[in-house]
Amino acid sequence: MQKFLIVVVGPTGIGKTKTSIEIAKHYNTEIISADSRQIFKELKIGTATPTEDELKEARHHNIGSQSIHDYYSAWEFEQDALKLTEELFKNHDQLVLTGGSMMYIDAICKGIDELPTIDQQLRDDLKKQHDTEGIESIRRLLKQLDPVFYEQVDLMNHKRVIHAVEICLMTGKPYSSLRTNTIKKRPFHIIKVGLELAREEVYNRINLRVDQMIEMGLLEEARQFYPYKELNSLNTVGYKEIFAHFDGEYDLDKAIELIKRNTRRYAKKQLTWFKKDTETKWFKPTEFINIISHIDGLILNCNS
RNA sequence: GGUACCAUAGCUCAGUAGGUAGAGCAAUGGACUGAAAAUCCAUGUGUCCCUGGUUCGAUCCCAGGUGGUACCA
Repeated sequence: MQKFLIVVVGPTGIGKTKTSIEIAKHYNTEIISADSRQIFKELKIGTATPTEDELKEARHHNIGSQSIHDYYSAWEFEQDALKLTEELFKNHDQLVLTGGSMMYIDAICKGIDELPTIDQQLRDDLKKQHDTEGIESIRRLLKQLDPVFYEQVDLMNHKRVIHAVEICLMTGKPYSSLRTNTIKKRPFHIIKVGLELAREEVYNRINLRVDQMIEMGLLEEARQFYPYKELNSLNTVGYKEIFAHFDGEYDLDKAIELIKRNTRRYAKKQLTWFKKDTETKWFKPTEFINIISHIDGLILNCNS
């Protein structure tokens, strides 16, 4: 029997949770979340984690499975999620993968290259060098260590430049020589479904949802984690703006406005990324019947 | 009802000694291989309220209208 991973993508707030639960129920299967923030058990309100009721409707994986204090990245996600599919495909022919984290989706569908995890000391050292001596000194290092990648990289993007240097120093090889540019073969078919609405409608839903988060107690939730605001897991829309508000940078209204704006920008960025993938078939979140018939059509096609 | 001031980008406003205009914010387009809700790049979108007049030419000057604000009744 052929196996199918049904991937549900779309901008934040469009209703991926609801739709993926419906799909999971229809195929009597389970859901793997590809969300780089819902994966942290502490972050609930600000990440719009599925509710208790929703979690009961269909079994979810990778939600709340990590702590904000853990190191976690797309690489860990690829490993974890692949293991999960292996396990779950024993009892299911279809699985649902859903989430808004673009790179996490790609990590499963296409795979990312095997590279060492960066030593924390090295990371700290390079960051310090960047902060004190400037990006130019890191660029010079990269030019020396990996002239090929130096030509390709966005030199304005310090994270990319630093990371490339990190890899070179960790492996003793040029980063570019480790980039295989290949798509990993997976033991299952991938069906991609995108959810979309008119831009204005997406934005309205986001604005509304942010107000709801505030009502639900986002401030109190954020206050709990304020001491850890430097953690990468908390460099997250909805929290960082409130931390800045706690720091006295601006009032609460301004913070809420910024959360809305930054969430809108995030949604726009997701659309840019997801729209590039021509394999994705797009639907409105309400077109459940069409979504199922599209998926069924592809499954039938593969099985015959 | 009268007087004064205002009307320019989605918003707040600047400006043109008359030659069809520009800032901030918002917005839009894009990049992306272990921080990805991260990080980075690019872009001005316009009946200059309406109708006449003066002028080679009006968003700008003049008249009237409309709408807004303030003050006086």
